[in-house]
Amino acid sequence: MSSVSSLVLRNLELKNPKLLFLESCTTLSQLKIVHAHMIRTHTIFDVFAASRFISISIDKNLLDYALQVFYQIQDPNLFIYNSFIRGFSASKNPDKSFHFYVQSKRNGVVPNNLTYPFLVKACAQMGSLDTGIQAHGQIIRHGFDNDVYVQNSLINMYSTLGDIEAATYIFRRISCLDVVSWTSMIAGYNRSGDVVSARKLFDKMPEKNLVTWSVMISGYAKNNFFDKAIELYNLLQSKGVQANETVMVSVIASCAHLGALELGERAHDYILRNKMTVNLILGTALVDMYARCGSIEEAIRVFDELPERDALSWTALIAGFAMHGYAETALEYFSRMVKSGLTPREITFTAVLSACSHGGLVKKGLELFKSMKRDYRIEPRLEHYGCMVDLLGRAGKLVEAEEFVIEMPVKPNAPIWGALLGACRIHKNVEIAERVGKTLIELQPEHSGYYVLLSNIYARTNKWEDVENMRQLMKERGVVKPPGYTLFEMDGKVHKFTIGDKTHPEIQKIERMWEEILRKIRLAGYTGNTNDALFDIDEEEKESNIHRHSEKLAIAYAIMRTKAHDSIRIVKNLRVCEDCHTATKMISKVYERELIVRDRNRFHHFKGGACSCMDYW
DNA sequence: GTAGGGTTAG
Repeated sequence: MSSVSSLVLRNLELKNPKLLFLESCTTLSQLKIVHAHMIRTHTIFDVFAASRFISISIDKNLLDYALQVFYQIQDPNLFIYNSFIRGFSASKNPDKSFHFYVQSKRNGVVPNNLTYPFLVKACAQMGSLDTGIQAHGQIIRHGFDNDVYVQNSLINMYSTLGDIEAATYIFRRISCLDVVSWTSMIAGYNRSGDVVSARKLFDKMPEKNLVTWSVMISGYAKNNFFDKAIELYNLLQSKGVQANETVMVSVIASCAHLGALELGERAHDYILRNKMTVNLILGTALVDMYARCGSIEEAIRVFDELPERDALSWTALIAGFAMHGYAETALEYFSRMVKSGLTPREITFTAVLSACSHGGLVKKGLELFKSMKRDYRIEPRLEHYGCMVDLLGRAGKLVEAEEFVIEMPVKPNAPIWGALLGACRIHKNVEIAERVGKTLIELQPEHSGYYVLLSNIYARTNKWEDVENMRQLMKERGVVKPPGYTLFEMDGKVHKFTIGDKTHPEIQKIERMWEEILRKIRLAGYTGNTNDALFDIDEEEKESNIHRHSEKLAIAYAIMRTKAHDSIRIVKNLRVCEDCHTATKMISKVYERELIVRDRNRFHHFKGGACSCMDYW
């Protein structure tokens, strides 16, 4: 606001104390009372009074009311237009910011430097690069392209809309870079997935604030570098800087994905010790973290204590139940959520449908799938079709599952066919598997998982020649299987094991421990199952290799390091193989321990020689 | 006036 108009407004307030009154209004009804009183007492309600009303109601996110006032005045000034451009820039209708801008120019109002940051933000929010480029053109035409606020918002706009080169170009020609310029550029690189460039800038920048740290930590987390996110958070801690809620959300989310319960608990403790508010977002992150780290009881406790809940916080818990195979509980919470008056979202259905498929509740799943569209007008997306294929396939209805895929109204993608192929593996159906496997390998020839899956099906049905053919095909095409690893957390340190790992400092002790375990479980009737060993030809070599699977090394280490009968939690990046699954069941019986294994898809609770997945995974 | 946070099938 120019100093002249603010002076006018100040004078107006002195003549009209009701305007001062407005500032203390916090609700729509209070605003309305003052408004009505002004009309009744014939108090002047000119454009300055209106500005006051509009800017206050926009600050309180009462956009509709601001619009009502807007329509009652004659010649809106720049302040009013700017308020609307700002108000709509983060709303669901960011295009209205642009409409107000166009209208202001049509009415002969000249924009100022305060107009553009929000107009640019609106373009980013709209997701329209064309509009963004138009806005940039206007900025140049009006000579604001050297205003650092405007430049910073352009960096954000371009990087949000996928044009990282344009963002970099703006950044390079800013003459007085401030902390927001650096931070926006770092956020931009992170958005484009380039965490290396982001980190380079982060290390280079002269002075960082907490937002900068937050951007870099969440950048790592969003790009699946969860260990890097934790590492950077530890660096922040070592500098003695206090984190805030926003930082902790990324930290908690990273612990969730790493399955690092101890680290997560420690972070939770830090949140409570520093008296941070466990708001909706942080609370949901905590629920998700406990569920993903295998502590579903704690997830429920945090959930129960949340001051407010939305569809996402319920969904985090429901998805947790689904992951653990507690289908009935997931459904119970789903109906409780609906009863509490919340409308389920797309992702809520993904969670309940996956609960049904893990729990083998075919009828209920089909019912929910129908109800989605009928009762909630949610058009099923690929994820939902995927759950249905899994639901039918897992239950052994392979023919129906294949028909479902062929008849679905959306073009099936690779994961849909993958779900069908997974079902063929469980039910040893080579015929459908070959058809589906070939479709998949054509669809994604670079994806190793499908070669492995098909090959494992051949191995399960003793078609060794076909196994060898798959191996050749992968070799010819240069497809590499991503290395499997298993994580085990102890005393706040995450130990990572890979197949045939020789790098762990205690590897010799671990191998001796595994030999001992093997002796004991063999006595109890375990015989090596080598079906899933893709690259091995003769039985002997196969057996020695699967006995170095990362999961087994991690379990051996965990047994070494923990007290007798303590339960053991480990996290894998791939699916658990058949032999490891059998061996772990035996270990749970022989050592009388509960083993909680999180694999790529779900949790396995091993206890007394059985697994909660009922051997379907 | 500009920068940061939760959920997503197999």
